[in-house]
Amino acid sequence: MILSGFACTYKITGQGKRQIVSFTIAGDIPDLQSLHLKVLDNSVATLSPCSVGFITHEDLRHLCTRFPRITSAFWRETLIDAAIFREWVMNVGRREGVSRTAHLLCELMVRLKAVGLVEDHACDLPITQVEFADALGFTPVHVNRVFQQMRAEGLIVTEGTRLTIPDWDRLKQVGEFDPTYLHLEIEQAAA
Amino acid sequence: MILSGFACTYKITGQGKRQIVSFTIAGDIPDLQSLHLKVLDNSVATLSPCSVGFITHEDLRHLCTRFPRITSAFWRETLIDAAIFREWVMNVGRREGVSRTAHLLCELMVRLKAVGLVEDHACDLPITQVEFADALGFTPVHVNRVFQQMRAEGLIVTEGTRLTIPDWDRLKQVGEFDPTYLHLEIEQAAA
DNA sequence: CGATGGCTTGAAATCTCTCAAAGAAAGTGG
DNA sequence: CCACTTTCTTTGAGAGATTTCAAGCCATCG
Repeated sequence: MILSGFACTYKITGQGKRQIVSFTIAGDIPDLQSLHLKVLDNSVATLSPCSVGFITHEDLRHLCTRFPRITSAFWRETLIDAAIFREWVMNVGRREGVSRTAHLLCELMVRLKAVGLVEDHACDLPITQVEFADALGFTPVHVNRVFQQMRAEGLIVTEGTRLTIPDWDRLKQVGEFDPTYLHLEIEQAAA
Repeated sequence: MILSGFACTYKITGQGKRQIVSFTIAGDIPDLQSLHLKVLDNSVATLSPCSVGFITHEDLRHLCTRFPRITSAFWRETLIDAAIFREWVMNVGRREGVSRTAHLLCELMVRLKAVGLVEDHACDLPITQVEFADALGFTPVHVNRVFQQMRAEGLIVTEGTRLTIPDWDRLKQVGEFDPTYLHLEIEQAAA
């Protein structure tokens, strides 16, 4: 479990290209699936210094058998991960440049907000353009150009790793972002 | 649960573009996630005449509480779905034309083989080029051209809805296909 | 037999990539 | 605190992949 910091899970194609398939932030358990899937089909990497906690499968199984509602809670977590993957398939498959990027930024903002890491429409996002490229299915060069365009259009403001969203509604609209798929208990009105 | 026939789950972007996020075949439960996720975040459609079975959430919950191993089995199913989504993100994000298409065809062949729907490296695939396009993140026109190229290269043979793979190893290689992510119990050597 | 859905074609427009290099920024060691 | 290295960002121009638009073909079906 990630206690603080940013990590990601990724896969590598036969040609050595990397695809980040999820970003994991505080509170996430990036490898919960290993409880029931014996063979690893993706890798985990940190994107910033992280503090992490480890829970043995044994302990998890114990918890689950003694408290069935815990099972449901964990299961639900993995189902939400799957819902996010589905959304990523759509994002990568059907949106281009600015829209695709805006969508990802919206998702990150909402998830970060849910764990208290957003203040004044801004957050610390220690993700490089190369990493965004690997998550969005672009080249780093293209991400750079997309970011420039988004800055020019006033969609984002960046200072180092700090990201500020001047107009949340507009970013949401550009990214066609609907947070339903995140299945948050408390509805996130705005970041 | 799909008993026979082909279905898919999909999402629609704000601009009305469709992205198929999974194909479901005999034995699949396309909406198992609804057991723990109250809000629907994708749609299901049939691609061919299907016979389907319905299981109420109540019955499922009953089964799960009485037989914890059933819980694990269902949970595992949803985790495999998630693993497939991850692979799709990579496929759509990092592979192009022929390779992306080959990968999808490999996945379908292996999954169909697992339920006995492949004979002599061939299967019935009632999926139109428009639907392939929506699954691969291409336009129908491009899928058509990719198919033509694959036919010309002897990677696939099509007669109506029947798909034959003349050289499985080559298709696998072109699609960089490694079935690990499908987490099949019995390893599928070849389709 | 006309209608419909699916497949195929061509040419031009777009988006995104590649390659190659230079400019910032950040971390390291003295 | 400065030089030095490394990592990250930015630029330009040409190439490549994919889309768009628009039309024609083919099979199937009522």
